[in-house]
Amino acid sequence: MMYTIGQVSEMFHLPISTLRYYDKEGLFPEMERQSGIRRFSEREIEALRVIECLKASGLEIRDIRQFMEWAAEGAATYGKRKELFEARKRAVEEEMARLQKTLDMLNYKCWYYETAIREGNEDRLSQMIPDGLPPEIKKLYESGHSQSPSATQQILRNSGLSPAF
Amino acid sequence: MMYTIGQVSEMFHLPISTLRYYDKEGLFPEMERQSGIRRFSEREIEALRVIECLKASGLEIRDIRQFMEWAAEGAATYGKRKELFEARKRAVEEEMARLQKTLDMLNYKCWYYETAIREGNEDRLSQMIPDGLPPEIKKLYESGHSQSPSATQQILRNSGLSPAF
DNA sequence: CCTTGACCTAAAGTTAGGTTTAGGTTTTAT
DNA sequence: ATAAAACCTAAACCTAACTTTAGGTCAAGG
Repeated sequence: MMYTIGQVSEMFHLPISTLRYYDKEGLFPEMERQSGIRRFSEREIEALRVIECLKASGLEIRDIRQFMEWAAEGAATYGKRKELFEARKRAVEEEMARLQKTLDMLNYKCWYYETAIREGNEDRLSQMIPDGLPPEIKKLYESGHSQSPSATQQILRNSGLSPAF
Repeated sequence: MMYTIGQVSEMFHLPISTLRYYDKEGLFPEMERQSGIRRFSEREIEALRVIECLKASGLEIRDIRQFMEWAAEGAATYGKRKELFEARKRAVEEEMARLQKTLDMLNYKCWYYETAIREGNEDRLSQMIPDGLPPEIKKLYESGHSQSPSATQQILRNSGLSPAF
């Protein structure tokens, strides 16, 4: 079964211009043409699924091209291809851990504003931070605030009236 | 406690140019200066933590500026600020779900290449897809392949020799 | 005093990942 | 046979988020 660029565009909800761009970047190294017109086979359809997966994993277009070139070389590159997928797995796992910390921070902030709205101001809140926070909330606060600076932790912990948005 | 731009740069492992860029974009609307030199207070340090959180959640700089302007307006904007954090929470949860599907696909591909390497070719694999796959692997395959096209599912399921990378 | 290191601005440059435009060819339906 | 719809290319354009550059100011130590 073969598809035109317009059919593939509808199948994947991708603009035709994007498919042409991917082709120009070498993401379909084996695609056929018929009097100049692209013919997407099942190989290219599965390639597109892999492209979306690798893109979602944070891989850049030029590295996806490299993968597609390996795939075109056949069985000799199984090892390289497997290592690539394993590296992307690690990258995605790291990204998910980062997002979990972000989510902890966001949950903390939601609690913070619920409280601020209930009380009409942040006065009591700013005195609770961080050791007077309810245990559940304190966990979120610490997870969310552990992302970047370590040097400042000590300074800010005991500074009393830290502004907190 | 006040910090210079160089100190903040080290604390957050951010280039000085980035801090100046954030300031130019209005992310520190209340920052003070002393004869032209920026003075970061604890307010700006906490602002930076929030900036990193909102950025990690996928928010653009201009919307972060909006948030910082709301914060500068005081208690009247608690509601807006809470709604922003709730919206970002939803966005991050969706992103994590998307990454989980990506991870399923990557795990499937890792299994695929382990098998291809063990067997020396993809012949048996391409006949297993999708109904002859081991149940655990089939789950990953279906999760990973449910991301984009729905129209193609039926077509590809029964096409026999689909190439699979 | 004077030099050195840290700070400042405005403006131009960079990068990734597309999208748009202009002009032309091919296929499909009447 | 012809007109509309769908395809093609090359090249210019776009956006976000920075980074670099060029030229200047400020503060501390010798």
